[in-house]
Amino acid sequence: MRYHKIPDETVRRLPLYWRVLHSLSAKDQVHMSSKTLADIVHVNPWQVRKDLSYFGTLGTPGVGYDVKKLLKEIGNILRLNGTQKAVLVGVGNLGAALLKYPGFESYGFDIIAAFDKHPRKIGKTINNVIVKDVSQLNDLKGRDIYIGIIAVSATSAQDIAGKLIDVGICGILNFAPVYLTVPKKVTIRNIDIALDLARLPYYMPAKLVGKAI
Amino acid sequence: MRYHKIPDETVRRLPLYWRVLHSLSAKDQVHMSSKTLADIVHVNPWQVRKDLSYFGTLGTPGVGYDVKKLLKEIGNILRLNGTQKAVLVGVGNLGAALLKYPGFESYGFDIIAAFDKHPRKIGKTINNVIVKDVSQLNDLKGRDIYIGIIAVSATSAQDIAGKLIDVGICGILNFAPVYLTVPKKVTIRNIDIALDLARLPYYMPAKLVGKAI
DNA sequence: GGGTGTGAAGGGATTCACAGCA
DNA sequence: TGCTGTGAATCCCTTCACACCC
Repeated sequence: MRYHKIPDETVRRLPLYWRVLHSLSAKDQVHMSSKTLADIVHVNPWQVRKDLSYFGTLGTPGVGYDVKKLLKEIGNILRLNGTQKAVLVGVGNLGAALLKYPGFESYGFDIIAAFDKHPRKIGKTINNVIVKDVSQLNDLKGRDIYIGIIAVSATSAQDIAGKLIDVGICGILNFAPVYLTVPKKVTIRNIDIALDLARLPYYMPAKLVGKAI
Repeated sequence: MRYHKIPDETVRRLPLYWRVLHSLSAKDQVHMSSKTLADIVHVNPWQVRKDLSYFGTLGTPGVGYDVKKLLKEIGNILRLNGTQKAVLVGVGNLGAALLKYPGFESYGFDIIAAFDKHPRKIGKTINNVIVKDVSQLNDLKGRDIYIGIIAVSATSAQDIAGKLIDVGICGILNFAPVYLTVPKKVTIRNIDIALDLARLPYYMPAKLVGKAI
């Protein structure tokens, strides 16, 4: 079962594994069992082994996995080895926070350009990135940037997505609460912060919730 | 099949439906078919019908669903009717953006308190909320606040989670990239922004990605 | 005709159990 | 003995097909 169809759920967990391996590697740990990894990310050991088995024989029975080797392997699968350039559109409250967010860098992402349509935002420098007018999005063409982050309003998001695709972007992280229609070759990943909050009360004890102020 | 076990995936979609119904209701639309709703949130009509059927007979054959009635019904299920008070801990870049985030309000959430440990943050007023020192978290006791949002660093998150649970919080939206260990009665929902970005390259055309700068 | 509700079929991911190797 | 790799079983969710109702 080598490199057949990889379950999406497996792909979802790989970045978790990658991050743990990255930190273990930094601590010069050489070997690690599926149980160790599983305990840290809170899944079952056989889940880890099954996930990794899709990509070939990566471990050694009786010993475990070679941390550095596995880190590199998962990095290759996810294409996280080497820096990825990204561009951000929408430097409002959320967008500005994303520009400063340290988590992206830990996976090798580098936001090298930012755009907004509001004159009072344009020209500002945030985290070493100068905010430009959205009309200058065209300048990105041919600069080997394939990842875009959308942090504009729901009403502008579709328009911005189109513009990003025009300049060659084929992977979009979308924070706007709206479904984006894009060509098949473009991958969208949506993060809708409020949606996750909205289903929290459902899982909480009934008596506590819903007491209006 | 009435009120048996509701699939988690169904619960995940309900807030989507709720938001659409909310906006249709504001436009005074009276009826709506499963297809209309399905097209907007981009799922199949039978998926919508199956989801709703878990909660009883909500529609009328030949007509569709009564928008206002369905809105109220889903609101009851998710417990979104009435305002929910919430508290935020960690007023860094991300936390400050969350304090100003308009999306929470549209689901009836109201962040009524914010805390940070850095003296230069304490005392600031953001979006009408005064930032207090984390040591004052105890003041929340008995104030009918059950939802907490954690936007602190990975190293502090577990500690903050414990403190929130001590003052009665039983639902936590966690933005820190770490697994939180909590009592069974407490519900955690994790949002790890970088994780979603990290699996974007996997789904993108291989040739484009990984060209180091 | 138009549209809902639902048992049954189908598909995908998790879990199990164990063979096999260091 | 310790730990991986993996077919088989199980579970959960999606999809289908159609009975039934306005």
